[in-house]
Formats: sequence, structure tokens, C-alpha cells
Amino acid sequence: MQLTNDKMDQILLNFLAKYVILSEEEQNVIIDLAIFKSFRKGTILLKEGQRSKDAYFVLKGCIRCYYMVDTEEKTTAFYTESETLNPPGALNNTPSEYYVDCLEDSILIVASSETDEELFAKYPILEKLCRLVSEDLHSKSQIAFDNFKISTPEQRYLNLLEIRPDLAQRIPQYHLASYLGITPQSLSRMRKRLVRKVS
Amino acid sequence: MQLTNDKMDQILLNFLAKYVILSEEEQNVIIDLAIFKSFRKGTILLKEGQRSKDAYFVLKGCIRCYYMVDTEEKTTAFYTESETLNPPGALNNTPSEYYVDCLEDSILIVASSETDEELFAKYPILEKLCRLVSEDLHSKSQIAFDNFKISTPEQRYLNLLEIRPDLAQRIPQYHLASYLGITPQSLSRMRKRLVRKVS
DNA sequence: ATCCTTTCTTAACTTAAGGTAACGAGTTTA
DNA sequence: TAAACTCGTTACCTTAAGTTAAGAAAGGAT
Repeated sequence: MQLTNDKMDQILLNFLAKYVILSEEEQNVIIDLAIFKSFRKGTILLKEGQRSKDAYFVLKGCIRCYYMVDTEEKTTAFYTESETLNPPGALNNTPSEYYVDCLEDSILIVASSETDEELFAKYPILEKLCRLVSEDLHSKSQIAFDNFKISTPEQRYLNLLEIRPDLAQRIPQYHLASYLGITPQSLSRMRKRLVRKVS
Repeated sequence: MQLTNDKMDQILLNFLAKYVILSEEEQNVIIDLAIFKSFRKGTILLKEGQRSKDAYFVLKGCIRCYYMVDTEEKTTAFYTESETLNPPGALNNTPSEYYVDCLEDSILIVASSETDEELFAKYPILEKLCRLVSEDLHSKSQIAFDNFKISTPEQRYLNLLEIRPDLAQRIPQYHLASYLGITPQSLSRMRKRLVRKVS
């Protein structure tokens, strides 16, 4: 399926409409600002040590954050349609601690936070929008953290199946395992255990 | 030690100064708004199921978030001097999923987000301030989440000793254990293992 | 169709965490 | 003072995750 520019604009505006009501003009400013980019599966968007002020809004596809610990990839997050990755570097210009890559061919909006100051001065509602989005993302990430902490790997897996069943379908199991904080072997065993429990 | 009102004001303003430069008037607005409250150790500030729009800034003492899972407390966070707890309820008015209590006699600034709208209209810089604080907290909590995920319980404990050595001193071990995602017994064993490794 | 890479599974062994129980040191309460 | 309570430790057994190694299954590439 091909996404037209209009459709992509609409996906973004629908997302923003959850937070504030924007005038035509404000919508146009945002659309003009938004840079739509396509990436092939496997593309690395951000490397450890790299400085980048870019934030990514996923229109289509899936991106993933991971740390390299020794020679091992430790996956910490997946972002799919209408989700936003806002790396810390955007704020304080520190080098990234982790990598970001595309697990699928993806269409992303790449938002650079360079021009923000003038823009916020001219359109204060955009500052409000950013505040609300940030507060919402913070709250969601806090809740996700809490759930992770109070759960066993098995509960985390079952929770994932419930909350984001799409992920279990589209993401390789060894990435899921890493995301759950266990090895692929453990996840495989766990799945066998769970089947046994059901019957 | 007794904190005077002036000292408490200053702690708050020092914290905010990390984000924006405020005029005298803006500082005064914030100080007038800030409600300083004292709580005795053991006081429960927020209960599961309770709706509250209050955020807490810790001037002195220590507060803790925990979930009740069956009959067990699962501790997910500690907040000490100059840290901020911003429960999700403040945003979307949903009932709290967790409890908050005081682990020590504490002095907190209780900020209700009720009056925000008019205030932001009058002092746009306060909206910017909230955006920056929120982005910063989000980024920090994201990093904390990542570190938790990519670490074993032992690494988490060692990391805690390094990053927040104060916590290990002032917080009972069974709360720390819960925070690390393990039982008090496991933490006790782990500590013994670690001592053995050093020697 | 065959090869090759990627992904998932299984197995045997090691390590560490959970569950339960008991003990002891230090406080608080009666 | 004694009893009760809190907190940390230890012990024994069970459960599950890590490690290493080896195959099986699925997909792509030539």
C-alpha cells in the first residue's frame, strides 16, 4: 500500500488533534515543517555517540532502540504507527547512548528541534502542544516502567500479548526476548511452558 | 534542622532556574502559588483508586511510590530532595494505580494543576517551563527505564550504589529490594556474594 | 532446486532468584 | 521486664533464567 502525502499529513494531524485544537494556519505551519522520509528495513537512524536533535514520528513501519552491551544488542523500545521517539539528545545535545534502526521499511516524520524558539514565540499553542505531548509521553513511559518493574518476565510477555498483540506478530522473537529482558532461549522455553499451562 | 520559608523558596527557585530565567514577578507568582506542606513519616499521600491532580516537589525528606499486588507492596520509585513526582492523574484525571507515602518526615510543595490554564495565558514562560521540565523528566525516566531493562538485579544494585548512594543509606533494605525487583532475601544473599567477590 | 542466512527450538548444565521458614538483633509497646 | 514488632540474615528446596552447543524450520538469493 502506498501512502499519499495527504494521507500522511492526516495521520499526523489526527495524532495532534488528541492534544489541542489547531487553526488552519497552525496546521499548515506544522505540515510545512514536517519532513517525511522513507527508510529501508535495516537502516540505522542513530548510532551510539552520535549527536542528533531529531525526533521521529512513525507514520508507517517500525523502529527500534537498542544498546550495545559488549557484543550484544539490548532492545529497549519499539515504536510503530503514530508513536513518537524523542531521544534525550534533542534536549541537552548529549551524544546518544543507544542505536535506533528500522525493523521494517518505514515512513517517518523527522522533526528537528532547531527552529523551535522562534516558532513557539509566533505560535504559542505549539509550545502548549509540545508540553501536552511531552507530559503524556512521560506519563505513559512512567506507567510502562512501573509495569515492567512489578512483573516477572512471564507476566511481561503475557502483558505484551494483551497490550500490543501486533508486536508479537511483526517482530522477530529474539528481539522480543531482548525487549522482555531475557534470552531467546528463555522465551522459547517460556512459550512452551505457557502452552502446557493452557491445556 | 529547620527550613525557613525563605530557604524553601530558594530551593524551588534554584531548581526552576535550571530551565528558564524568570523575572521577579514571575518568581513571585510561583512562590505565591506554591503550597508548602509538612508530612509525618508514614503518611499516605495518595491511594490507589484516588483521583488527584497534585504534583509533589520534595524540599526535604523522601517519598515513595508503590503498587499493591495481592498483599505485597511493589516499590517503583523514590523521590528525594529537589525531585518531582508528577502522577499521571494530573493530566487525564484517571484514578491512581499506585500509592504514595512518606518514608521520612518530609516537606513537600504540593502543586495543583487546576489553575494552570489562566496562568499559562498570563505568563507564557510558565508553559515553557512546564514543557522543559516535562521533557527533562521524560528523558530522565526513559534513561532510567533503559538502564533498568538492560541490567541484571546485581547490576541494578551496583548502579544504585553508584548513582544514588544516599538511597542505600536512608532506605530500609526491604524497600530497596522491592525497588530492584527482587525479594529482601535475594538482596541479602546478593550482598553476601558481592562481599565475597571483592575479597 | 540448492545453498545460505536468519530465526526458532531443544537439551544439558550452571547460576541465581522465589517461597517458606526460622532465627537473631534492635525497637517499640504493654 | 517481658512481649510484640520490625528488619535483616540464613537455610533448604523449587523454579526459572543464563550459557553453550547443536539442530530444525523458514525465507531469500543465486
